[in-house]
Amino acid sequence: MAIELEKNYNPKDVEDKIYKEWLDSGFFNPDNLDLPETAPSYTIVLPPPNITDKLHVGHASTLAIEDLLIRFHRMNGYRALWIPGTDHAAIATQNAVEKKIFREEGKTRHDLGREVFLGRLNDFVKVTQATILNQSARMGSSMDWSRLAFTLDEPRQKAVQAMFLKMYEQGAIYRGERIVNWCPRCKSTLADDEVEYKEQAAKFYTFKYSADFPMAISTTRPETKLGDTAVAVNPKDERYKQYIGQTFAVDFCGVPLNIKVIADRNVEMEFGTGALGVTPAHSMVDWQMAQTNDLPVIKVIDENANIREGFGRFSGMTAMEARAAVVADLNAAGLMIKEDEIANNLSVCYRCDTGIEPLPSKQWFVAVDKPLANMNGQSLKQAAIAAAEKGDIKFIPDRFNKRYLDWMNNLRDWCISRQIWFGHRIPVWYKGEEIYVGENAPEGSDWTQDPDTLDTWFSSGMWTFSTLGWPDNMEMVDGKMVKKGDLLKFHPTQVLETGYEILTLWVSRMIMMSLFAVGEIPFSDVYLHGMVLDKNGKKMSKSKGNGVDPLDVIATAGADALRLSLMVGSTPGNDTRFSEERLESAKNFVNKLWNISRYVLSGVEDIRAVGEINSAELTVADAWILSRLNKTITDFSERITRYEFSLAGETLRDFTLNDLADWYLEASKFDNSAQKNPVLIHALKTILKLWHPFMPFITENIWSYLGEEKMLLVSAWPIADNTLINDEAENNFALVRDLIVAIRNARSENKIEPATKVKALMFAGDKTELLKTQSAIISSLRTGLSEIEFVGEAQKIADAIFVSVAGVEIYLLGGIDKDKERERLNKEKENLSKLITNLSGRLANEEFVARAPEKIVAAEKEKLANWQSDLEKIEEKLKTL
RNA sequence: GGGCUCGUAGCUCAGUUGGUUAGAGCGUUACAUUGACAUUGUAAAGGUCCCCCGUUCGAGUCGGGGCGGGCCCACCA
Repeated sequence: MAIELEKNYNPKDVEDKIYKEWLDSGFFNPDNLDLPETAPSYTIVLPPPNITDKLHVGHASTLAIEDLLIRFHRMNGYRALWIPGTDHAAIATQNAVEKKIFREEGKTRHDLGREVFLGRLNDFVKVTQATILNQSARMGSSMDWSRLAFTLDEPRQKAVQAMFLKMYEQGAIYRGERIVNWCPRCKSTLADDEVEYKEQAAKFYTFKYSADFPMAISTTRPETKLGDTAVAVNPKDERYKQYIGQTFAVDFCGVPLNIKVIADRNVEMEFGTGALGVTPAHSMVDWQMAQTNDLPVIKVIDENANIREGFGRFSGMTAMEARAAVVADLNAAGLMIKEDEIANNLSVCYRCDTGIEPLPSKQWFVAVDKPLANMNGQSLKQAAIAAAEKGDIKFIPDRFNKRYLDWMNNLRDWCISRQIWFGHRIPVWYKGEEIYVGENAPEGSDWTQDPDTLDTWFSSGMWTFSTLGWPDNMEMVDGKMVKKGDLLKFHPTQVLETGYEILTLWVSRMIMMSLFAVGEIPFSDVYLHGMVLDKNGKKMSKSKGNGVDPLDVIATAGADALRLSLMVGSTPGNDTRFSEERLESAKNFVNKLWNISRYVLSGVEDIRAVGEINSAELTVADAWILSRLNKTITDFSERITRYEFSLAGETLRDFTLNDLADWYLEASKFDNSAQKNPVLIHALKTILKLWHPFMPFITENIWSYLGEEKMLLVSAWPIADNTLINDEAENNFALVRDLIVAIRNARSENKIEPATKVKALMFAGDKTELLKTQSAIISSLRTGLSEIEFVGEAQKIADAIFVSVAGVEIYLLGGIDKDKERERLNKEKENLSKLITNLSGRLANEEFVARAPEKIVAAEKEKLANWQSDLEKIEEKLKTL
């Protein structure tokens, strides 16, 4: 019985079965790999997708790339570990669920209460999580499911609490004040990305605080000016220079203020009056100025957007009422200079459209500039910058190195408290002014826990080591904390592969937190992929409904085709569009690989009976394909190592299609025992291995017919045999191939017909198909090139066609159209003359000859000689026509 | 406003340190093909490498300026 593959490849039938076999093998877990103790580790932690929603093809791209790296390294003998997981994505998830509950039941989270609401969240999480894990598996991801993690599961909660405590003890975490975006209607803080901007018409008032204050200021919010403590001017501004540093006591609408004039180079002289009233408590920028200039902070507005106590008759008014009252007072006192209508960008709540009130409030921070004892006196920022500058961490593509450093250099303390319920509860307890940091409340009553939770990036920043058993896998040995267990084996990880859009949000935090907690970098390479856009070049998003579910694609094209289409034609750091055309092309290729295998195996009775390659008996075609194969192995492997996945895929596709399938396989058809050809079997096995990281399912499936003991998943990566690199064979083969093409074209245009000795060999029999002709020529290579007389007596015959292939002239007989042939030759002559003129010019240039590398000059000279000889031949031929 | 990035064939994109006549996939056209192939094969047509200036013997590639997309950040007091 010959090996018989089904006529059509049907991914649906195969993929689930194969995936189960992989799972059963246990090899996704590197502990089960049969490796020497010294085998190096290769670890990737999956950027945990948000459990807000199911995966789209962007995630599929992440999975495809990481699986490629993992499979490649596993086959190369590494202890390859890929840790899967999901992210609780605090704000995003809470919002999604809140919205859903409100839509379906008309209830807010406050209606439900903290416990009930969190319960509902967990229900939601379980559902999406299951979907995500299923999607990941269907992509063929060879992740170690036994190490599955969730940023909010128990081990991670433990790690987060330990981290918070450690940072607090080292002084890397502190409590301070900061301006937050407060929605007076929702009674809630908003993250920056929850603030929306709405353009609206506004009044821009220009006035003086009091008659004796030396300058006027402008604002759209006069009521907040009750809390001004300074006026900022540009240090270069000649009008105000003299006042810088002075403090003025003024009476502003009956409220006494002390206004200091400060210099700030961000103040634009041309805008308004060039003087800016500084209200530290109610503006982000003003708060910053207050910090740098050590200004007092006066809170004017409370959490209900009303004016606080202590502001005379304004107290108790709403902000809007107070604005009108202040304006009226200013007008009455003659202090108002003008009112302009301007278009203003108002910050509003994304949920209810209410105007945001920036308010100061108590928050927890990570201090990024503070020298830390456990980091040899370096700050988090310094250590994280040094890691990139020293080259311990490399970015791919490297332009992101600059973006990372820019971000880090401008980094300010990181506010980690969030006023939401879903997430890691801040492990801090209060009793009056007392503060206790720890997992559980201390002894005694009246301790209440901080109601806030931690920024989601705090837990995901710990991802490389929290997934590897930190803090339990740290132990004290000889007075030093050292790693053990998984943490010792797999940390630092090798590569972090993620989208460039979270370079700053996530990657920078991982680096800082790993340096702090483990004392080492979290990864050495950061590979940043672009976004997968829809076919119109738009970002995929749930609201636009243009997201593509990988499962839908897999259902029609298979996971292999999806993976291939995502990896070929996209480069690191650049966005790619997901298109049907590319998918179609990938799908065709998968099918092609199937058919190649089907053909190769079709005549094989017993694969083990096919002998070894005998290098003494190689035909020119054999030598050619082996040479090409070995070059491809090296080229392909190197490109993967350099993260050039697209180029790697193209290289191998070119080999598979253009060399193996279109020529070597065609040539082999001439020989009935071709399928038993050990070279062919060897080539097939090798490309299956090479393709495996790109297309794991189909390759593993075909592999299963080959009678191998090991699964392809864990078989050894091919090593190029450089003794088989044979440029002469390649040249000879190229010559014949070009000749065949030329003959075929000539024949299809009815320019030649079987006549001469040469053609008798080429067209064995007058009605023989061209394909067979091709095979005949190639097969003749088995006995050596010399037996084909490429230059025949045809040369002397008037209406022969002249073909020049790789420097060998060939004349073919035929009833040709002389006019057309003359036209063709003239055109060629013209092109050639132009090229010769250009090149002669260049070679005549003394500077070129003197300065260009010798190799280039020599090559150019040779080229010129070839062209000139070609030209002569054409002219000769033209004479005979 | 600041930073980064992209602009190459009809479309989607490659192009490694400057060095043959700038490439691929899809699409188009021609021819061939029913024994591995939901086809496939062979070829052809199609490009002022966004524009200008510069550096260089030589620029798609390096520098400056401009135009037009995209992303991130900061925001209009």
